[in-house]
Amino acid sequence: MDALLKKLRHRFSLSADEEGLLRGLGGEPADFAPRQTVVRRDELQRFSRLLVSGFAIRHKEASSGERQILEIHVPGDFVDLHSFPLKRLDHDVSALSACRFINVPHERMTALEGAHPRLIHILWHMTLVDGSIQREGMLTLSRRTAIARLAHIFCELHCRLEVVGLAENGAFALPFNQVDLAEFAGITSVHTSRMLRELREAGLVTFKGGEVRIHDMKGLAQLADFTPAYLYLGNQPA
Amino acid sequence: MDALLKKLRHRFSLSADEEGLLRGLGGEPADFAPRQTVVRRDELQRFSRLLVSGFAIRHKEASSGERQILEIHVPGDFVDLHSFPLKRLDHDVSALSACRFINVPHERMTALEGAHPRLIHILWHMTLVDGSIQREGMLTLSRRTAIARLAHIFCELHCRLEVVGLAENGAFALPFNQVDLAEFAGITSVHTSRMLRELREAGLVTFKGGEVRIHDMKGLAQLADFTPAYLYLGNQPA
DNA sequence: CGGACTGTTGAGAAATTTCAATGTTGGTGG
DNA sequence: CCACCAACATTGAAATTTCTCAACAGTCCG
Repeated sequence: MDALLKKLRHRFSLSADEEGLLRGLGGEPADFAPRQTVVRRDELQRFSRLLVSGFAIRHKEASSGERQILEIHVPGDFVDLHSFPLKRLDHDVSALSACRFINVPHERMTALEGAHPRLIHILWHMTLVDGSIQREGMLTLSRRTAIARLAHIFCELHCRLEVVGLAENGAFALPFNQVDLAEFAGITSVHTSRMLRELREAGLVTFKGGEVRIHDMKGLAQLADFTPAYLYLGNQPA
Repeated sequence: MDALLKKLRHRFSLSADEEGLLRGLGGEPADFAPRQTVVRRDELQRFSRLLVSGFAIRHKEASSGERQILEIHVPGDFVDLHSFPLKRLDHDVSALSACRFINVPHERMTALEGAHPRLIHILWHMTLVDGSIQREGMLTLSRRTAIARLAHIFCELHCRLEVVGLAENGAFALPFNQVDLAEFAGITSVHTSRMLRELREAGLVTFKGGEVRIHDMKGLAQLADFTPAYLYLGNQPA
């Protein structure tokens, strides 16, 4: 919950009242084991889940059975806030590592709709930032080479984790194996292995044992064609 | 405006009051010539634009200068409804053909926030359907072959245009050239040309002179791996 | 110690791109 | 009415990136 507020403070100025209301949204905590499915597509949802620890993914698969990871969620992210208006999702959400979520009942958000429109506005905003991240993902998947895709993933995650205090000196935990990374980058795992080697040998990043260490941020960002504007982290006018 | 309501009626039941309020949102109309930029990324927005006639696109480019079309908008779509919460966009919006928009001032939506939360909920929902379409786009760009990408584009547009009464018997106008189509499918224009020929020779679709004719809907949908659930067109519980 | 999962490497195959040339169309001005 | 031009589409052949298949190595854990 603190991670959420940390992130939001990058975007909005929140009154003590508003922070209180946001904290008050949280209901039951729920724990999931690694690889467990958290939300199944097409199923009716009665609450949305705020990720408080661990990493979760949204993913979708083609009829061939190939899976595409659409977005990685880090603590402070609502993994399925969009299930509040949409009611059912078009994709699955899974825990990647052990995850703890806080469930926010949709009726509490409904109560907010009349009473605290600014908070609803902020929730809406959050869902749109996910959209923006996914649009950047489209660009990555279609217009960047395999090595740039991996570089871009590392840059983005570094940025997003830093905001919530989970990255230091360009290093952060990432509980992925190379198959996961491949499913996110839209390439095969063997090609991922080769490209990770190139990144390592170029002195840009190392990814080993679920940990990423960025050695040359500037070089990596350049290779990745990474510009963080799409993350909407600068403070905005309310 | 009627196109918008037509589309919304597929998703929600609207009272006469609510339809009236939605109609009342519309302000100035604005016309754009083919290829003109409608919204430039990073610029502050004071209103959102509802497309009433013509086709518009959202697009983004990589530093290499290669452009990716993220979504095609058809009449009845709000092309930048997300600029209401986000204030500035992460991508550009352009007219593809001659387009007419209705500008909806953000202050009118703000007024709705306290007074008519259900309408805000519906607007929020609309932005999330765009998100869903873009997620399907990610799957298309990463996991489908060039020919399936084109097939998928035709299937989706057919569906979306039918809802607003702009497709009949599997035929509809699409003011694209092969370069545009290639920039949407994430492939080169020469490969697009070759794959269009294959689609034609397989008796599935023809695309000629800005018009699409689907000859074998079932076969096309199968090749495309197209399932329209992600368009959220079925009527939903309020 | 054995087994399961994960990562690495090599070699050939496939899809798509690139480059370059040619064809087609529709409009415009002489 | 024709000649020409620009934009768009098509085709061929070679190059490139990524994939596939297959083998093998490393590591963790019971």
